Amino acid sequence: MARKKRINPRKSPAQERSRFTVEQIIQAATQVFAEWGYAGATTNHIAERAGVSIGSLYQYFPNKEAILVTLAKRHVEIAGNLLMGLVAERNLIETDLTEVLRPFIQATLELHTGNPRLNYVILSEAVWSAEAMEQVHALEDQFIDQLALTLDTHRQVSVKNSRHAAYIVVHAIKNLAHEFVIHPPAGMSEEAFVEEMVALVGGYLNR
Amino acid sequence: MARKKRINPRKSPAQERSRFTVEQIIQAATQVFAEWGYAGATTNHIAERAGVSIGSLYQYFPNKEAILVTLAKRHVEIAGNLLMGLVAERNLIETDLTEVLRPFIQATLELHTGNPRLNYVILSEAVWSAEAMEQVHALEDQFIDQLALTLDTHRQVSVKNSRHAAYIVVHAIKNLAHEFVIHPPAGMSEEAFVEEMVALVGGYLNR
Amino acid sequence: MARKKRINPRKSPAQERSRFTVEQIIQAATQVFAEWGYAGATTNHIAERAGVSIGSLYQYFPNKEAILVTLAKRHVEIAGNLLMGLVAERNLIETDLTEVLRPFIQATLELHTGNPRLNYVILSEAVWSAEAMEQVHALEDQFIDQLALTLDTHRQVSVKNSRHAAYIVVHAIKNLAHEFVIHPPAGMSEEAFVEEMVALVGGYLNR
Amino acid sequence: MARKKRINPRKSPAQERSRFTVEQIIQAATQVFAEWGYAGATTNHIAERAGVSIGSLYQYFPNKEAILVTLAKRHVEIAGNLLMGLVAERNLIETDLTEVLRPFIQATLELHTGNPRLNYVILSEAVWSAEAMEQVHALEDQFIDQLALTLDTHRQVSVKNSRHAAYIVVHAIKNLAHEFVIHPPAGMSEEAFVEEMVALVGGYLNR
DNA sequence: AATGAATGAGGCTTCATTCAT
DNA sequence: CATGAATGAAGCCTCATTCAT
Repeated sequence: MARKKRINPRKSPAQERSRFTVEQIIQAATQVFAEWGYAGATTNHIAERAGVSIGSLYQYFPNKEAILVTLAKRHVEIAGNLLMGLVAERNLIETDLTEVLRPFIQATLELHTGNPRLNYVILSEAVWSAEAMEQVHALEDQFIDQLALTLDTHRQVSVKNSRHAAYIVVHAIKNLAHEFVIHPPAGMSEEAFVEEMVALVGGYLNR
Repeated sequence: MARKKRINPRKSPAQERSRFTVEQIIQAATQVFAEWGYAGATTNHIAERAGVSIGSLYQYFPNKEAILVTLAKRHVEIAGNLLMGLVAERNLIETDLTEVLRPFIQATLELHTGNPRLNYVILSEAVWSAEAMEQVHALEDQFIDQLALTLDTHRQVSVKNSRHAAYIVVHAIKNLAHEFVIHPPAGMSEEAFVEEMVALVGGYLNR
Repeated sequence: MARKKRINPRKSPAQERSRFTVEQIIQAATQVFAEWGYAGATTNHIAERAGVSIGSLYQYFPNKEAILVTLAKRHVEIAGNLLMGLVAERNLIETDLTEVLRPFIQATLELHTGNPRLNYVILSEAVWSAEAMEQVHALEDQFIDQLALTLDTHRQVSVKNSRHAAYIVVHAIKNLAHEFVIHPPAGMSEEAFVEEMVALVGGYLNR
Repeated sequence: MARKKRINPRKSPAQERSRFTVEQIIQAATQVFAEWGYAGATTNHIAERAGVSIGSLYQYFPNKEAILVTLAKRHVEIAGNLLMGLVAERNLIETDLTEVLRPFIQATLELHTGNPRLNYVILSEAVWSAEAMEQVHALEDQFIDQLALTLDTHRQVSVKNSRHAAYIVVHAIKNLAHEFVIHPPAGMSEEAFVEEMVALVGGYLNR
């Protein structure tokens, strides 16, 4: 009776066929959530778009939220890998801080530009359950920790508390990129926005 | 399907009694939305909490969204007035930039701390209709414009495009305060957060 | 999340109109449960038969089980009143024991004959929740207590423990009547059955 | 709609392996029905508990009901054999009636005590199809017939119609034992219950 | 014989909204 | 203006059963 809401996938697909099914569902969900928002999306719609019966959907996901959580975790992971890759692929000690920041900010912006509505849904619209949030935040925290380490090593960076700084940097970039994509301000180009962001974050790190 | 959704209050309360009713509804909605979120809140629940019949609620608000829009506009207005007041009440030319920023950021943070869940709902959870968004953004834009004017006059501020800068500043502060309140990071006090924000925005404006 | 299952009516009808609605639902449920059994009955079917929208049904009953519980309590009450009335309406001291038992057994049999399927559903098919069962059993226990008192006063009755005897008598009559109606044995008339029952219970009480 | 429901096992297991499979399913079903009730039990759950695929389950049982019917018949058979054995194993003519009844009643009670929930499910909760009922009742009738013969021979028994008496005796004992186990009355021990039953049935048979 | 992925009808229930009183 | 009973579309989800492998 007091059944706690599960948000993790119900069972992992064992056979080839079912792995395909799950992938179809995820792809369909990506589109449907982006088009209709979380509340507007229906599980039946997702199943239909996936070309799969509603029963199959519920074979792998215990409820609607679990689908979004899977999407969210996947996106956070992809984004994290992409961004950490960006940082890792150049010699930070040698590179000018601005030169590290610009591609970083651009990439973040592009991540949101790619499917802004989906990011919107993931970031804000969904009513995250406590557990789901924890899972996504754990990934985010991991990323912040890694960035903090990186900041410590850069000669141009002078901050008292690198973890605090990483927190500020990550969320400033994420949230402003999000804001920019969702409510594009009149009269500011993408390039201009990136430059302002570089100035904002660059000035903060290199005091 | 295409029936355009009204989001403005249905009629303005003319008599004393009805003004009271509307106020009751708004107060109740503030609580209920904050407690249950937008989707979780029901109009019946709001009416009940307001001590008003559901019929009366619909006498003044055409639908659920309109109630939230009313709340949102009110909150944006209150916030705007408060923050503009803060800026206006001191002689900016004379005051050190940091001394202007700190109370500004603190106030923003407090606005979110006061009723974080409601702000969360207003800012993100609600599925804003295009028109509703426009209305709220118009108020936000107004505020940004005023801030841009202020920035132009401060001697310590040196930005190429003051409207761009105002946009960045407003949204950086708003979104980071929001983030901080909603997902408080472990190991960063409110004071520390404010100082980081002052550094972030101060460094940006005073290049 | 851990919402406990309610089985009591959701709200009592205040106005005349709604009292009628509730009555319609109960009447319809009586028929539908009797015709289709508990599992086979659907709330939509009940609402339709009641000439009422499904929403109205759920305004007064939180779920399907609650409807049956209401029926069950009503039936137990009616049966209890009828049977206690039977006992009360004659001077037990004067009457021969058999003369008290026969109408009592006949009435019980008729109660089950009247709507055997509904009794079946109420008595056995429904998956009684613990709380629902308690409520119905409380009424049954009340009846047993009263019967025990009556047994104590009858001169022809000689039992060691009148409450035990009342338990045996009530359930023997109830269950055998139930059995007889649900699975009528070949070659035994209703009259014959009643006489056998009189012999069974009479012999037990008057040892 | 009118597709007649099969309730007999789909095919008899010929090979050793399949006989084992069927046995596993039956054991699992016994547990699952007892734990969850008929409606609450799912075929998938039974298959899983049996360590067998759902497909295999449907290889041997055409539907959920058929599983329960198989259980029911098995239990009626076991019970019948046990009880008839009890009657047969002593010389009835010589034995005092009470001495026959007591172990008989005790055994019936124990049969129900053993797995009360399963008996509950079998006896009442399941929505018996007409055919299924017939099958179970045929076994019950057989038993009643045998008991009637026995009653005819006992010197202490004096009943007009021994088949009627057997019907009453069997169902009185069965239903009261069932009742006692399912809704144990406060303040009556198992021993006390047996004695009351002995008095009830003994008084009836030995008028 | 066994597997288990897939199916989909249909049940229960919610809740924004209307409208007769 | 207020009331609150009534509405019903529509969503989520279950689970018995099938069938390709």
